[in-house]
Amino acid sequence: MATIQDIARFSGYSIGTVSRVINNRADVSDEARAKIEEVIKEQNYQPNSSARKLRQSISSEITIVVRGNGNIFLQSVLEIIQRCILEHGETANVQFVGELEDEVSVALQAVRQLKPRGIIFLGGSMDHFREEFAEITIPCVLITADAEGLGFGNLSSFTTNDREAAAHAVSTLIWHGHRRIGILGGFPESLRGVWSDDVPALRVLGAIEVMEKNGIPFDPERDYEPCSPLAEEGYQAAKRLLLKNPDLTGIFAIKDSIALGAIRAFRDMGLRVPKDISVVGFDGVLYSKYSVPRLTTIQQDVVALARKGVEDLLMRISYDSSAVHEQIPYRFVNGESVARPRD
Amino acid sequence: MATIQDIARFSGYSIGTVSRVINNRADVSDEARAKIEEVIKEQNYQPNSSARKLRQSISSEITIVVRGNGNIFLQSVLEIIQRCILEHGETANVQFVGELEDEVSVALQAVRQLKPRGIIFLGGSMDHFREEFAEITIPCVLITADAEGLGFGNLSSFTTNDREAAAHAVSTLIWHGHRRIGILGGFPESLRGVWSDDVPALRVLGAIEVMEKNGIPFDPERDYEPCSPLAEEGYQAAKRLLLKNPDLTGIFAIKDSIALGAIRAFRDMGLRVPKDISVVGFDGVLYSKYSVPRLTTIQQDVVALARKGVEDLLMRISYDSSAVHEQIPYRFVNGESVARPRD
DNA sequence: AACGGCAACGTTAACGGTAACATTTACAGG
DNA sequence: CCTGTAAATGTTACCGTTAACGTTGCCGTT
Repeated sequence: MATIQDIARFSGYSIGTVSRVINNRADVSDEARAKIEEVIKEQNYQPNSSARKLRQSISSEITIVVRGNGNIFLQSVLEIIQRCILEHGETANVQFVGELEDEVSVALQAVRQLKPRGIIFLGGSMDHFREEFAEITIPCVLITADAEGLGFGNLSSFTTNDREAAAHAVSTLIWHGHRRIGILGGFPESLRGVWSDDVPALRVLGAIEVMEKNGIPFDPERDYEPCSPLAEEGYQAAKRLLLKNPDLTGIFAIKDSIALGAIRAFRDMGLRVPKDISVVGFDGVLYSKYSVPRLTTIQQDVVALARKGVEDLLMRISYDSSAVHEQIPYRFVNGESVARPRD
Repeated sequence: MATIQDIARFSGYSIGTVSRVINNRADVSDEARAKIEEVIKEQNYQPNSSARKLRQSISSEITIVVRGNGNIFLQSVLEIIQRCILEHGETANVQFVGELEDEVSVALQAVRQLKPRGIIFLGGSMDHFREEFAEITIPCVLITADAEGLGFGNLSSFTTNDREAAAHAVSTLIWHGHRRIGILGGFPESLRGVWSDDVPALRVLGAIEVMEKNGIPFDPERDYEPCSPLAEEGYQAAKRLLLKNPDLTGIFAIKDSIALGAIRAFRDMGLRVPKDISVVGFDGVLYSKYSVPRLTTIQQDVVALARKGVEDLLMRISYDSSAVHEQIPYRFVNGESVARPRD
């Protein structure tokens, strides 16, 4: 591999001039620039990024921190983000957050080791790790969770209005005539308090709110079953929920993966969806369009979430404008999994 | 951030000794080691990886090159690989291969810039890029494609026996009594020649072989429809295939994503699966267990593929043993998408 | 002719580590 | 008491880049 010194030798100029050419500085004669660029191409030279990082104590990369164990939805967003970053001529580096770690400490480690110019958080929430996050000073973006309430000047966020969209989803059930509605997903604590960036809790609360507004009784003991966002968990939780309360006619699952698992569970229990029981999901994952029955769900605009997130980050890296918090419109997808309640 | 010099100053030893402690060398007194380690902890010092890389012209990282636009299957393997690498105390860096790039040039760029100690290729094939690949001298592993025939000394491979498994899948259809069988997936060229690491072609050929062996006629014009590995493509291709040849009673889709799209298409055409038409998939993606009907498919052992791949790579990095090519047993999953043919 | 200014380029000291080499110290053996 | 040896530690030359600074040579002024 050629180094900057080789380029200098071969081109007959000094490494200083070569460096200037590489970094696109003005004070180089056209002649020198042409010659040096020729040699660079000829030698197929690529600057050593370690040396660059060491010297500038910054890299040209963007780090993406993903919390997504088996989360199809986030993986699809990740892919779009990657492509989008590439389109802008930047390079990204993905760090997955393990079961036992938290996203902020993963990010902190990345900051120290990789010196990225910006960080994109995908999924997860920062609220628990306020002090640690404060150590991160480079521009950050949180996608799929709202960071407005956290008050970090360097953290933008792009999100779907989870509370409103969840209400929308449940109101479809209500509109169809359902009055015994169950909720699947989130944590046992999700019914209690709520931080602004706790997405599962927001969806659960949005659902409960619209039920209350419509005078529909909701008993946390009988009408709610928390579960992690995996099809298998959704499958199990759906069975538990219906065992607790066989009267339910409509189900709101806070994630499509849970909804799809639930549909399977209901079928295995001998119930037809939507004839015997209706199901609404949330996310609009790729497969929800091909499931049997097609899933009625809230489709998040993953392309806009990803694209706006990336663009905001790159903007703020270049011009250090201030952080923004934007809600991206969602789309209600009318599938085949909701019908009038039985009886 | 503290540097090695700070540690040296604070501890009263020279940077040389500090470096020795960091790198766990023997020739340091216990006293010095204790003192230095104390200061390191106190200052919460982490060696600058760029400087390290620059000096040693090597990194401590493993690069993962993924070809997987919307490929759920590979994404699940990727996750396991990541976790596995982490378990071994190593760190990984993921590079996605874009639409227009090829995996080898992405890898080559990574080698130049990131200086990884090893590369894991996930999906994709090397055969087209033999000369370029030859430039890569560090240990590599190819997962989900067989590199045995390529003859690279530094490239191990772990794969399912795609040809045999595809034959197995199709033989299930035959066993149920199907004699008019269609194939979905792969490229138009897949019917012609085949390189050892061209997975779609291997599956198509394996399927055709078992049909021939059983005296079942196969007309490429009427019984085959190539398509890319996305549910939407599978959906469209399935419709085209059945339009060309409405007599088909059994379908082999070379990927589950295609199979699931196809099932949806058949339903939309008024056909019941499996009563009117049977479908077998390949991969065993997470969702195939929850689809309606549950998909009959070949389940690849993703955990073994990932784990063995990672372990082989780390082994070869440490002890430079020679490359191996191993086939991981698959499992036939009897779902609900295959039945006796109609009539 | 002397000078200032400027464009173009060369030089060199970092950046934070590592490893080869040099030095010091302690102790054993003659 | 001197010497040899080995262990423990210090010193320093790099690794490839960048950026601050220094050096040229040329031009236009006075």
